[in-house]
Amino acid sequence: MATGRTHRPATRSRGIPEATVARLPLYLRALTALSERSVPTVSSEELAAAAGVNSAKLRKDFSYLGSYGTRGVGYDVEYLVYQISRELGLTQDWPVVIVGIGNLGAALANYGGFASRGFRVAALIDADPAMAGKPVAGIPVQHTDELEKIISDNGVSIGVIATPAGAAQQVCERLVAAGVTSILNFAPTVLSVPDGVDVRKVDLSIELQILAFHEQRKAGEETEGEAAVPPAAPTGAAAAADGRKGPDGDVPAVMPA
Amino acid sequence: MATGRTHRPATRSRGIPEATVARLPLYLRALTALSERSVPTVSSEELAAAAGVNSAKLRKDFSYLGSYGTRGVGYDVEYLVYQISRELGLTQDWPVVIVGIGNLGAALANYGGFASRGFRVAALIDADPAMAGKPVAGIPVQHTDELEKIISDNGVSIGVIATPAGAAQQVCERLVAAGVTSILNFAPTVLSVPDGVDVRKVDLSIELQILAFHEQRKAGEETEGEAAVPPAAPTGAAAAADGRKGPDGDVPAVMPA
DNA sequence: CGCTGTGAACGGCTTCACAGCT
DNA sequence: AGCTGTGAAGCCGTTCACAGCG
Repeated sequence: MATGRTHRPATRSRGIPEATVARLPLYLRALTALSERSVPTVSSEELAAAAGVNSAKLRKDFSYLGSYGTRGVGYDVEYLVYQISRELGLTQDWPVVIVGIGNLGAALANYGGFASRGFRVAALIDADPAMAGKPVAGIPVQHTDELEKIISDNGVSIGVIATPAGAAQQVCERLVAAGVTSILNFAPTVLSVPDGVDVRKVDLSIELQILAFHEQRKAGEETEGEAAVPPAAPTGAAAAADGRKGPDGDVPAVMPA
Repeated sequence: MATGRTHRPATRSRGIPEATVARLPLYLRALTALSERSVPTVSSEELAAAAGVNSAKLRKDFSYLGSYGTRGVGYDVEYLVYQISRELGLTQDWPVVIVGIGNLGAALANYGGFASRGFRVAALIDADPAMAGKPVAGIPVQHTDELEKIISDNGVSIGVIATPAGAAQQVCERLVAAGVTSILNFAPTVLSVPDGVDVRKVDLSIELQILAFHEQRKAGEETEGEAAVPPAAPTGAAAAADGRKGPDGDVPAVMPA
């Protein structure tokens, strides 16, 4: 079947839209900050500002969780923190393993944000025998051979892949076979997983490329002209005769300056 | 203005939908792999599989760029690599600075995926004087005091923030004031930026929380039919029935172990 | 009165299915 | 015949604007 994203279109979720789920952690963070300052209640307007969204969206998001606000007043901070935590499943402890302890894996192991939210790094795993036993972030690195045992002994259902691209799919398969059903993938590859397994990917270079796209447009906005550069001649058989379309004919050359 | 996300709903882009832009890097990667294997052409079906999307989506995405395929044949790999690279602005060199050289910043500096795609790490910046001069990934770390000079000397328009959350907003403001107009933020904070500045955020703990949400639902699914929650949001009347709204101890700890 | 909760309108993205070119 | 390119339909998420409750 397909690769990458494993949403769940079939299983009638429970009514909470994916887009809303993705914002709950944001609200939770803002609420936690308020909680630490002992603020008792917030209005949707204030909380929305703190979370960087607009208030209508926030109210609609919360409406999927239930009626947790008080009209004329706002939301009770502590109560909402609890409800969102519960909804996200953060009232329980999630053991995670990190596979691939290079620069990035080590950074992840050291990242404080995990531990603070119910995630516990149960093990660090690397294929390099020389790494075995070496402590990273206070946790000894274990060899890949132990992967299956570690997963099952610790009841791990969430795995983080921080290996090179070439190793990722194989690691993924071993994780899944051992019982992992959620994967956070930092390797720049598309992972194939069976149904029922969720994959989220974080790809640093993709993010930069998206920024570059917008950046380019900004730059072009003032100057713009940007001729259609002659492409590196298609080596393919079919395209031999140049007659390419590109910024001719039906293509809307450039934006309205 | 608002915070966080700085799309651009106003500026009549150039017709390429944001969702499409976000996938172009994915296609580019798949195409690059094909190119390295000297594959001359691909069909939308094959390429879509390699990129982990469906073929109709891919064809529609490409249609925004122009008519780059050949009916009955497919797409010329080399040609498409060039076109997408150009569209993304990767035919030029983008100097970036990384601010905050902790574990994560160092990992980013070492990350090969940047250099390979037209991004050049122009400088590493950290607030810790003890770091100054120390080479990370072969590049000497410079002190924050130099930030403005570095940005302007190198014509940097893209900045990466990998500082602790507390420092991020201030660093952001200095970057923007110095001329940076695109920011990739790894700090777990909502950044406020003026119009015209793009921010993308990568938040590790948010990704895990989203996975935890789905993971929790999976667990509840097998255990039983899960509490009979109304599929849609409860209306005012229904809310009264399950007596929520009590910040005091009577909160029902649903959650099948 | 103030602020939440939400139906309804809107806009963007995805999917379908087939016309049209090679 | 094969595969791209695209109108049209459907779906999902966002925004609006106001009813409803405290």
